[in-house]
Amino acid sequence: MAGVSAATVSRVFTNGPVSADLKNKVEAAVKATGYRPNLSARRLRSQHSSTIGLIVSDIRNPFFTTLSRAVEDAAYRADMRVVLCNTDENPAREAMYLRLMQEERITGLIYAPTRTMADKLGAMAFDFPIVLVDRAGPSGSQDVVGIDNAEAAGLLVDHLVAQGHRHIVGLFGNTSSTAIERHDGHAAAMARHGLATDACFLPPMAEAAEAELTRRLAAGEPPDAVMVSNGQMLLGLYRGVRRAGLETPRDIAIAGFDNEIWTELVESGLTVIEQPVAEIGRAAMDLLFERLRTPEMATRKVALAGRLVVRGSSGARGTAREAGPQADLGR
Amino acid sequence: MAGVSAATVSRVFTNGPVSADLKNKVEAAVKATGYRPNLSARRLRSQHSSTIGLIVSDIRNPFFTTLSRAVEDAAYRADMRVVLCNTDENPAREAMYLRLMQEERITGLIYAPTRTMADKLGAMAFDFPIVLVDRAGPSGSQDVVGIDNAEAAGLLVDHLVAQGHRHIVGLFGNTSSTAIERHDGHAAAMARHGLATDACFLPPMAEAAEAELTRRLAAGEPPDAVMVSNGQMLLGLYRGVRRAGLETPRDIAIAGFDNEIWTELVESGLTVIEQPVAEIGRAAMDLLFERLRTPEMATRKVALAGRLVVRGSSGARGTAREAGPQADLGR
DNA sequence: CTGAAAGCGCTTACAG
DNA sequence: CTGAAAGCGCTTACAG
Repeated sequence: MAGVSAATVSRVFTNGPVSADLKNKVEAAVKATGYRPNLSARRLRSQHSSTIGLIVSDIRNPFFTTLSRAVEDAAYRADMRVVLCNTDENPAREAMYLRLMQEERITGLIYAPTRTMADKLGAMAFDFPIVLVDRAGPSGSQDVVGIDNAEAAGLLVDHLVAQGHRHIVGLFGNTSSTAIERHDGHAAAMARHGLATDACFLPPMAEAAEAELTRRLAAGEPPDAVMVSNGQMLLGLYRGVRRAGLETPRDIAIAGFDNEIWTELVESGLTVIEQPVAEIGRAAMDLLFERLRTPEMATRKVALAGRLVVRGSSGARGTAREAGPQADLGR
Repeated sequence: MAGVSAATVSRVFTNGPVSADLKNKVEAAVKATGYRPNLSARRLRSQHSSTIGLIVSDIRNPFFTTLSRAVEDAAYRADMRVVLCNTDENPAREAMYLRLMQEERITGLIYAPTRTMADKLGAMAFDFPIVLVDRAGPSGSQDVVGIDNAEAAGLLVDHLVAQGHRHIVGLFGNTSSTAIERHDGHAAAMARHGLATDACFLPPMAEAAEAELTRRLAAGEPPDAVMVSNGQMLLGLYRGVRRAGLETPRDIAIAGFDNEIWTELVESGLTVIEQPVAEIGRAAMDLLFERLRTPEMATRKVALAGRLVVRGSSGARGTAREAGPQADLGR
């Protein structure tokens, strides 16, 4: 319709060398017809998909929500699409989505694997690079971006001990390497303080954490403090405390990971480790692009710092709620 | 490698008619080579993309987070992918993503447009059906799924009036048709009660709502109650109330839309309209599939019911916090 | 049931 | 700068 060859139209759309004259003709025809190039055809022919895969356990978890937004923004800036998958911590779904990624011929993958899959990843062959986020595989086997989990858990323990707590129970998720690292950090810090460790692994869900707290309260004396390894479990823990009619930190101190919005709004606030989630997403994309440029580069582990946010819930036992530090509403 | 034609391999992958013998050979070869079909090629040749587009303003808004999860689950069940886009309420980004959707040759689109784009949609031609969610275009021009916004806003007003409030300020977003409908419902209900209307439109963000409340408090007497049109604004409103050192409902009553997790955890809870978000997502997918089956079907508007969740924040003025209904932690 | 052949809509050497 | 031709990896009538 523009009276030019398909090759010329293609050059107009890919900013190839075209005379101004023909370019105008093509653009006029494009406007008139509403023509849009077919991305499937382009991908097939050009052999690059300009697509980033993102596999997380559940987009409704605020950590992954924020992460996905950061990944999408970075992809948008690089003129790439992202295909997002939720696995619900189900290894079978993960395997399925990994296959899908191969069928999509994605450029690269950002992935928060379960422990089960993380262990198998090394034995699989993929045609694209993978950067793990939040959760690592066997040491050194994959690029990873996250925080220093053991250190962060230690910060929490140190803080609770400084507030006078001695019996500090740790509840940790049972599906991710991250929860193990946090457990180990908890155990190491307790040992450093000469305190006995009391911890267990649970499904990383609110219900499980609430049930475990309830069980322990029914069994006897409440511990001085309880800390948990993610935002979902912190929610369950908080609900359990309230349902038991206890008050923090008067009757029990609590703390956990993930500075979710509600943690600062509730009573005098909940003490948490804040992760630089958006930065983790950006760093993962950066690392992915670097890996694409330099495939032979040695495997990297990027650990950003977690930040301890002290609020009322972790104060000394016997302290009234009002005596805790005020929730910080000013950020 | 299996000693068969490409056509036969294709038939194995698409469950076409193949003898058990050849099927086994192909499957053995697939296992040995790790072969995966190329989706771009398949889409190009078969002329269907099996892809659903989803365009929302910001995935970090819990409404859209939950919506996207419901859409993805439904897509997964239908063996389709979804491509997700965030527009930040920016019409230029919306236009860009609509172009992308055409280039992807998506099967259908689920879309929460700004008012600006919703008005233009009728004049544009797309090769795929569109179902709007949460926000409608000009009446009858597009399929829509959402709640009855005017009715829901009326529920909130009726409830506040029943609690003895008279001067009920309404703060509404200024980018969506939804906020307009909620405004109109507010105005109509106030009129029904013989009360003067006091409302304004703001950017649908926490900061804007907080600033507006602060401005009004500085200007004179606080109103009896303030209601807002979404979760972000409710957050800003709540922060503003706390920052002003006020207590709900003693000094001021507040209420709003979206039953976000923190609204039930805060003090004695915030009164809200709960939207059946996951159901909205499923209904939108159902409507999309129906439209694909019956393109000539008359345009539909599906309105699900919003549910009034009464909590402490909307009680009578002068009531102490503790006198409000207890927050419901039991769901 | 099976294979040879055509063709989806692009991009990319290649020649001019 | 421009076009004719080949080909990316599939699927799908068509014949057998």
